[in-house]
Amino acid sequence: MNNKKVLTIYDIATELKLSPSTISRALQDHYSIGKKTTEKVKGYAAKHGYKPNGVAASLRNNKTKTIGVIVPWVNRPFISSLISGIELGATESNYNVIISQSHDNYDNEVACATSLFSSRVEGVVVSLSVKTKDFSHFDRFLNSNIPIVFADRWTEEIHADKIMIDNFKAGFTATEHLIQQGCKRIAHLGGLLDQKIYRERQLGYVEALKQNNLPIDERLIIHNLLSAEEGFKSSDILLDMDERPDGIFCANDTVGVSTIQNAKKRGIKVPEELAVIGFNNDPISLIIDPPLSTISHPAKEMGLLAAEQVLKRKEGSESVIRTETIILKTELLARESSIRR
Amino acid sequence: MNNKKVLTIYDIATELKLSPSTISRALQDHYSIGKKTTEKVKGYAAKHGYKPNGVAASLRNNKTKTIGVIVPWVNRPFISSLISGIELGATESNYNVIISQSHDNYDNEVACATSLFSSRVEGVVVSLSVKTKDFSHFDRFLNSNIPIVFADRWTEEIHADKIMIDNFKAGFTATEHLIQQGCKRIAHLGGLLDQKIYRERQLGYVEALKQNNLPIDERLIIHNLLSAEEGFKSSDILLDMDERPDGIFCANDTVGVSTIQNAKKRGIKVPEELAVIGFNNDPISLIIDPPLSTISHPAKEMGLLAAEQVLKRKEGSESVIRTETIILKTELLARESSIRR
DNA sequence: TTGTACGCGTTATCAA
DNA sequence: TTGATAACGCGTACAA
Repeated sequence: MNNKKVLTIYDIATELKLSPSTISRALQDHYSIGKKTTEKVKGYAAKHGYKPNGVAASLRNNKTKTIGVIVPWVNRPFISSLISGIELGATESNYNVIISQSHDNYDNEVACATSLFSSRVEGVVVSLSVKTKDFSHFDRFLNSNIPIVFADRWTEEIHADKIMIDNFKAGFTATEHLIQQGCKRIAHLGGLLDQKIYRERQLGYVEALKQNNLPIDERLIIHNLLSAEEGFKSSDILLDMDERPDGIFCANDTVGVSTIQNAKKRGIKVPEELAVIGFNNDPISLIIDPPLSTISHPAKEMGLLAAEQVLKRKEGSESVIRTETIILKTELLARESSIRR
Repeated sequence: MNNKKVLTIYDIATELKLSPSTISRALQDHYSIGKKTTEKVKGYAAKHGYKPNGVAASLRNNKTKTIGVIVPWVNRPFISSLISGIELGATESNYNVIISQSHDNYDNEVACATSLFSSRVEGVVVSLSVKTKDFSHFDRFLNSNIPIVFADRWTEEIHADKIMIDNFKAGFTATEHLIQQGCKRIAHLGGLLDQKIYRERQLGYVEALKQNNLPIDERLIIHNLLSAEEGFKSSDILLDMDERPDGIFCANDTVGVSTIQNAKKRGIKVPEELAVIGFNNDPISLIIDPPLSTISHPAKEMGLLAAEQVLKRKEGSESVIRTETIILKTELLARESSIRR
């Protein structure tokens, strides 16, 4: 068993007959240390494989150079891209990223927050668990001046920066697009209304109908967890109706794809008999035949901005805390699944 | 600006007229502390929102309770599931996960290793960058008894645990399946041979041809980065041939899907005129029409096992270092894209 | 230009 | 059952 103790600046100091502080400074190119000494120290360090202990430095500096991330799941297209962006932004400033999953569960989310706080992350990026209604587990960050940035799934109840898209507008745009394509009876497969983003998408849908003098039929609005399975179940209900919809606005692409598959299985023609639009622009939206119209969702940019926002906040030490809300642009990606004319 | 200093055990000690060590022990339910005292301390801590400083504990204990992860990219289906599994396994043992991306770039990979070592992670899970040929940046971990576990993409040059699938066998199985479906002229769209896994898949392909007395035609073997774009380009070459293949074994599903799309665009019938099989069982494989045959790749299990393996290694302190190689089962998922009879 | 001494917050050892 | 003290490795004010 290898019990080689890791080399520290003390060891180097002893060996080089210098003081630890000189070593510490030399390694950081401190101006006060002579060039010769600096080189000698660095040379020795390199040769003997000195590796700084970040933990000790963190404790001393009260800076961990780490950003914490709390997301519902990591293995979803949108979120893995979000994380990729966060990692990118963090790395640019030499920050590390600790990720944790809430599995869309409140208790887990609290545990994640506790753990990240214990790790003394310097900031957190959060995408809320779907049913979180109490937010006091985030107070500890605010109380310690650790910036929180919400990405995508957010809440108004915490005074923190938010990066999001305009879900209302996107829902409106998607629905209006279906109307423009001649749909008269448009359904909505939405997410659980616990989450603001799904409420907003639905409100946009409703508003588009209203503005176009189309009736709002509660039976045409179904909420679920937006998984493929639930997409099938919910589209079953819609497609089984005597008077079935001629257009469906789905709150994500997973459900949009399921809907198309379900329609195809039943011999319902997409888009002629049923126009479908999804949300997110996941890879699958381009694989399904016909390609699924959708709303672009700039996940990676969102992650990048979130990381940058966290780091920017750290700088600030004003007496007034003002929060920023960054709204990223989305685009309607009209593809075959909804284009009728 | 909120300059509230964070509560420490010293503060509690002063307040409660006890010693810091008593506070520390009480908070950990140490047997030597009286029940009354313990409760008093915990009560005070809870009431005043004491939050332990994990950094200090890490320094003192020489244990960070953190696993580092180095992967080429996080936003790919296989890898995001791998990470999900790692996170799961880590959380079970109260470990955190720091992720870093190499972007399939050697220099980045070295930087990731340096950073993780500085963070004093207690173990690392690595999926190698595609072109890494020098592995000395991992030596620091071995020298400090920090376990390395390779997941999926590995090397023989480092004496460490590996979790993988049998790529040779999988390649063999996939190819044999095409042969059984009556294919006579089978191509291979493979990954860069720098990576062992792609070499193995190709070897399996070659062996299957050999065993079935089919000729090996070098022109039918193309290597690329396995992106959708490259999949199109490479399948263009194959489908443009005078004597074009009647079956293609693709080294991932991205390329498999591109191949199907390309064939459909050209009016080539899948699977009748061209049977296609991919690799990984990504979500897209079930979305494309016809559904893409593929090889299952248990990403999440792999991640879970990797985390568990890291934690298991930490325990061991034997004088002999033996490494384990864990091979996960894959399955042939024969779907429409390759079933001809 | 270099060295001394202390503190970051926690825990383990030893003593009381 | 509790307390005093040292130590983890580093960085920095202050002294030399």
